[in-house]
Amino acid sequence: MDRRQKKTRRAILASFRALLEKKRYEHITVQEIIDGADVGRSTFYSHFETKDMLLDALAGEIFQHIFEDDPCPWVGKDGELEGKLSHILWHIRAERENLAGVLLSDSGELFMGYFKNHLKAVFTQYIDNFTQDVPRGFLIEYLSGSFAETVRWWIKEGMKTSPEDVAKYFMGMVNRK
Amino acid sequence: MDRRQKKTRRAILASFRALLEKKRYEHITVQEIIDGADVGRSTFYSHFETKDMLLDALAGEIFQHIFEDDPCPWVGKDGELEGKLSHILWHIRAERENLAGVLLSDSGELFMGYFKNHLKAVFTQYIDNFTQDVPRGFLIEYLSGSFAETVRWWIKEGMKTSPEDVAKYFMGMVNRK
DNA sequence: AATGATACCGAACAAAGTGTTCGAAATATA
DNA sequence: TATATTTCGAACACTTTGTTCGGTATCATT
Repeated sequence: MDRRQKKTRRAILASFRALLEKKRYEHITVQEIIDGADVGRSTFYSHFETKDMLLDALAGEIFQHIFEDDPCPWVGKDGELEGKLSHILWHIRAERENLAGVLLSDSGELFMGYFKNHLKAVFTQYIDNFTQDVPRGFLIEYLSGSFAETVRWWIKEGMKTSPEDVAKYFMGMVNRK
Repeated sequence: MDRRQKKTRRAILASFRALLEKKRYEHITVQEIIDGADVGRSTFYSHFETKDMLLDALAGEIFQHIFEDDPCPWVGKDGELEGKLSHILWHIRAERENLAGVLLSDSGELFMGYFKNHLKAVFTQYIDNFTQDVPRGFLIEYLSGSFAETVRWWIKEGMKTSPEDVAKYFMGMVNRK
């Protein structure tokens, strides 16, 4: 990939992210984005078909890092839900600047939607070892919603709590005795 | 209020709601709304300052009914969280057509935001009788997110489960032994 | 019914935003 | 240096927004 392309793409995404912290997504114009990125109008449209595609690209880029299965310093049992969640929380902390900007913005709910979809996939996969007396569909929606909101609380609090404690709170709520 | 005003307002809201089931909020134009409502352009703007105000009005109208404290056939202990939630669930079922249209739409996350804000107020009020070993702020976010998602699941499933069972599932998840 | 008051219509308007095109200029790669 | 690729920027047609205003329809009252 050409250096110029990478540079331009990064500039556009950065400008877009900065604008998201100031106003709602639907009120952001392409003109503002390219002004912030210092990029020509036609250049923008050669990179992104539409503003929605830019949103998808940004969300994809952020959550891709968080939900990938690469190794991380976290130690714990693999294949179990608690381990997977700790893994994810660790990645989230590594991406805190990026995530905080979008999840706490006025368009936060938009990104919560993306976030919950990723989480649903995770819970769908890991829910087997988690027998319950409630319907499976209910459980997946419940866990995705509560975990996403837990993470947003964590970020809002400035991540004072450790990822381990967050996972503990969450699992404690889910499986309290 | 004049009959004409009520009629026009209802027509606009109905048209808006119908459009929300077809496309995302930000792609809906005022032109489409007034075409669907069969109403003049200036009339629209004499009722709603902007499209965002229309969104607020719709959300307000829907959730107002759900969160009001009027009497309902549900019987249970007042002043307790479980009772309050049953009350809310009962109202939700009464408004199912309205709620399903917006919560399951492509703009669902937008309305989930409104929904969660209302829920936060409820949980903030009722959380006292609910001592936990987790931070209060965390608890409120957690419960709002999980309850909102629970309700969306309920609606998506066609509300086959009874409100009582939904409340049971939810409280069971929150306070399992 | 007649009469004010009020709400609606619809056409026209300026302003702003969208998405495209194209030749010239800048920059990468070999 | 030569060549391919990317960017620039201005111009373009088009859509959407929000306002204005004179004329018309509808309401509540007597």
